[in-house]
Amino acid sequence: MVCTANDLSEWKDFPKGLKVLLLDEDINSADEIRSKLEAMDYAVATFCNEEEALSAFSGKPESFHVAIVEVTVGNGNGSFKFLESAKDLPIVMTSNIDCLSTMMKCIALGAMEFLHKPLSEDKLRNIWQHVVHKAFNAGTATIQSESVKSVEDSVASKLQLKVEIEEADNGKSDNDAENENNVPPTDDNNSGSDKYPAPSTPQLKQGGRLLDDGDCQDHTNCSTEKETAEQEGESKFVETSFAMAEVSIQVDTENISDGKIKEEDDLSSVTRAENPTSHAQNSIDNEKSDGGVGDRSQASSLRTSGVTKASRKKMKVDWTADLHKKFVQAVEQLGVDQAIPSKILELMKVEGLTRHNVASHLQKYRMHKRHSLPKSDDRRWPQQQKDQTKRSCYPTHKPIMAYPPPYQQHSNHPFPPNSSVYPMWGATAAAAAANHLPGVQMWGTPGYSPWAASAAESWHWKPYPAIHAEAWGCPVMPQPPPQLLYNCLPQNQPSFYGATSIADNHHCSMLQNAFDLQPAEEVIDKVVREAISKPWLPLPLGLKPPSTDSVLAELCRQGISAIPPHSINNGSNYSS
DNA sequence: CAATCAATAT
DNA sequence: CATATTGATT
Repeated sequence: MVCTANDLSEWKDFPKGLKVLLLDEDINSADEIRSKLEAMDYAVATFCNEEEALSAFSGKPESFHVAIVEVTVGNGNGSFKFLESAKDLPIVMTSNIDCLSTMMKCIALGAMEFLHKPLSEDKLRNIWQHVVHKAFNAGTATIQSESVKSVEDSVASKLQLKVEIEEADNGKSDNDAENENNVPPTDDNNSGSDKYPAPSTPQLKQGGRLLDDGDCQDHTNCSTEKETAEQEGESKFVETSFAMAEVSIQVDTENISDGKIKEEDDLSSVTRAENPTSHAQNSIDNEKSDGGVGDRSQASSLRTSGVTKASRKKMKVDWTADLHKKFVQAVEQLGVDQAIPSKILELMKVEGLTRHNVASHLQKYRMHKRHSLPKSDDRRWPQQQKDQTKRSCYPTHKPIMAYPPPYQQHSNHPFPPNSSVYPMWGATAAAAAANHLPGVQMWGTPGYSPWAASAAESWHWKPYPAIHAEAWGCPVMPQPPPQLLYNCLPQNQPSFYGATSIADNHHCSMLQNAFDLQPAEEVIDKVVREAISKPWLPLPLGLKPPSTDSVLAELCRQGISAIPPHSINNGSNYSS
């Protein structure tokens, strides 16, 4: 109990000042080690015999955060005595001898790791990790709530960089063994991996879904390829910097624990099975209750987990519903035509996500979009909307959370605050977020259907299992006239495609001549975009209620181009 | 350097 | 086949 999670959280420049108890009978060795430790700002208390060390520790346990104890053939028992006596202290064993059984014994007795002499700076630098682990494993038992989690996050984030650094070069020296894999199973990461919280349960959030690969994928500050970051670097651990959720340490040969590990490359499952701390997946953080803007988004779920592969591959970004939601929000906020990867990335505020990831996703997003609205236009994503009324009035300054305060209070939202509507390509979620308003439904104003496009673009997203189909439907849809509505947009259309086909093949088939609609649609579209990008403004033009026009426009987007004049009015729904 | 588009990999 | 990453272009 030398150090608690909270202590760590308040430890400014964490590793610095770490109090190290050094027990080494070899004066020279002790000296050498001590000077190295001190060079990295650790506070070292050196002892040459275990008795002293023990009494010092028992006398003032709080004076030490971690111990480095030498074990030699001769003093073996003595060292073990210390090891056994100072259970509370994370202990690193070190020795000249290279005896597997001795190593194992140490580990078995609770040593955090076993390092061979000589102890390089790199090896020594790592010892703080044990303190962290110990701290978390001890204290979290009861709490485990977010408080701890956040602490963990913050600490981990601070450390991340360093870890990366050391990881980068730890391949060189002999065996670093598993630096920290032997963490007791106590760590209960609420099985975050598969657990996704119901949208309504804010606090659970995603637990931690860690992306499989475990390393940081965003190498903005990793030293992987360039050792530039070499410097202690704790100076830079701003939010943006603590990229991934997961500190990885690990040498290629990590069989020590039990042969089973051998994950060839990234079988997350393996990892999970074997290692207690595992969290096979790494997720880019997801903020659950993000009311939209101004959140303290971050809180990535991270956890220093042991296992990771040395392979520096880039992790695969898993565009979860949440992520996508953020993405869409960002896009919408920026305004479709101004949504570029870098900006989106910023808005999303998701650490670990790279611009490329976003770009890629954007590409897909656009693709889908145009796929779904082949007809009416391509001006949706104009490269450079040359003239066309660009909504240039405002923006330049980052739209980010630019929601002027009082911009509406449609107090009456049909939907409960948490009506979880899951992300889809449409603006839906975005709108909700953009609105800050609780529900998903924005603009209660009947008739305004900003999301004309939304339905059309809904794209099936792999929803979390917990999400039911309805969620994918068109809850977001404005309330179009009943008749038409259910002609073409059944309450539960699971996906856009589905809807389309239905529409195409049946009911709506009768619709024809959409020509005259084109213009209307365009206008609508434009307005919608404006509204989206500047939610705080009064709704642009009085988009008339979802008059047939808008509905038709919507239909058009969905590929239903033909709409017989009559059918519009008459309620005769079904087939022919 | 960043955005897009095209190709390739999973 | 869909989605994500890598690579090539501009």
